Parts: sequence; structure tokens; C-alpha cells
Amino acid sequence: MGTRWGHHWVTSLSDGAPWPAALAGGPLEQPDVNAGREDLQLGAIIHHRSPHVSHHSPHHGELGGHHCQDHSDEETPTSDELEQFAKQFKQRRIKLGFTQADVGLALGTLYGNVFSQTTICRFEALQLSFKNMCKLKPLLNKWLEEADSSTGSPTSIDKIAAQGRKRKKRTSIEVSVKGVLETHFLKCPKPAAQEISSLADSLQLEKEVVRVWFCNRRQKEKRMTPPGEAAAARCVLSRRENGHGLLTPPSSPKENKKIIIYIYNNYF
DNA sequence: ATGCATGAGGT
DNA sequence: CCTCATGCATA
Repeated sequence: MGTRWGHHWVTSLSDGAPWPAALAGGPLEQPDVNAGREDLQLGAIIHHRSPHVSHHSPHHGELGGHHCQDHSDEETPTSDELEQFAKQFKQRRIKLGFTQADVGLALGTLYGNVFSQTTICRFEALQLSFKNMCKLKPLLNKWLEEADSSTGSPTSIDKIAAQGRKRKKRTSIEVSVKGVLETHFLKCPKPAAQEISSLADSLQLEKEVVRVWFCNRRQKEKRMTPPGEAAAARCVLSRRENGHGLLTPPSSPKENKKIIIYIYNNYF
């Protein structure tokens, strides 16, 4: 059956809990020192990104009818500011009695851009890319003002109809298999097409599934609060192998600091 | 809250 | 094929 996404192919099995730490089991979490002068010498070893990126999304908008950036505080926020905002946002959102889904829907009636519960959740948890966080912050900030100012005006709107595209049944990858994938990722985050093929073959998974797994894994690494342990482990690994210990992919802003501290405290 | 997926835009 | 923003479906 060389068909598209029929019905079967549901690699179901246990998936539940997130795979148990592949390497060490260090809980990371640093008492988050005052984000300030942690740029010790190590900062020179690892590519550090300053909070001064003022890029504009290539397109998108339609938020009000006008164009050209202008008024409103449009200064690129720092990682810390975003973190602070996210926390505050969640706190207020809950006090106002709204769910993440409510907010997502409200943004739709408010600006025409509807968002899912997932996105709001990820924003609050800082699980989006730095750039993505910056883009959403203004919208959520606006909603927040709108929310607690207009006391009790549940502007109910209708939700947009669903689409028709049939979605492939979510593949459930066994925990042990995930462990294998993770191990490969640590060695090579970006395997070539052929490597993916053989890997998929040995794991008895569709090539496409493996390819997507790596894509998603890479994205995860670029979030504001990425899996630190893995990143740290990779750094230490490469240090042992080629004596450099450089973080392969350019990590997100605040991530570096945490990883540096983590590595510094646990491996040197 | 998160895992796997889709699609648009780039190389 | 990749990255990125996003979300359905599910744990």
C-alpha cells in the first residue's frame, strides 16, 4: 500500500513518561543568579548572543490595518524580560479566570490571529524560540490590558471551521527507541538523508518519521528553555573528543549562561 | 503539558 | 531537505 496516510501504521505502544535521562541525572536548576555578570571567561569559549536583534518578520501583520513599525514599546526585550513577562502573564491570566485556550481564541477576535492552547502554553513556559517569543509578547500584552480593564465582557465569537486535510495518526515511538535516537542526536544532530534511512531501517520506523523526529529535536534545542542536560552533555562530549567543547549549534540567548554554569559546576 | 505532524518559505 | 511557527491529538 503505497498510499498516503491511510489508517494503520499506528506504531502504538507505551509512550507515557518522557524518556529517563539518557546520560547523567543532574537536575540542573540553578538558583538563577541575578542574570547579570556571569559572562566569565567561558563566555568567550561559547558563542554568546547579545539581546540586540531587531529583526522584523518578513511578512505577517494584518493586525490593525496599518503598516510600518512605529509607536508602542518595540524594543527587543531581553531574555530576562521575556521570562518575567511570561511569568506575570500566566499569573494574571489565571487570576482573571481564563484558560490558555480562552486567550488563544481571544487573540483571534482581538487581532484576527487565533492561536491554540498549545501556543499559549508554550509561551508561558518559555518553550518557543526567542524570536517567536518576541513576536507574541506584544499581542499577549495587549490582551492582558484588554482583559482586566473590561471587567466582564466575554466577547464570544465563533470559531473558525476546521480544515479538511486528513492528518496522519501520530506515531508513538517506544521509549527504548527514543533512547537510541537521542544517542544518535548527541553525536550527530543533523544526519544526512542516507543516515536517516539506515537508522530508520534498523529501528523499523518510516524514514519520514525519523526525519521529522530529528527536525523536532533540533527545534527543541533552540527553545529558550531547552533540554539543558543534553546540551551540556554534548558540549562535554565534544570536548573529550576533539578538545574544544564548543556548542555545536548556536544556542539561544539565556540558554548559554545556564549551560555554562552547569558545565562549570559539574565538569570542571 | 508535550509528542509527532503540517506547511510555508529558504537553500 | 532544512528551519520555523504552529497545532491536533494524546499522555
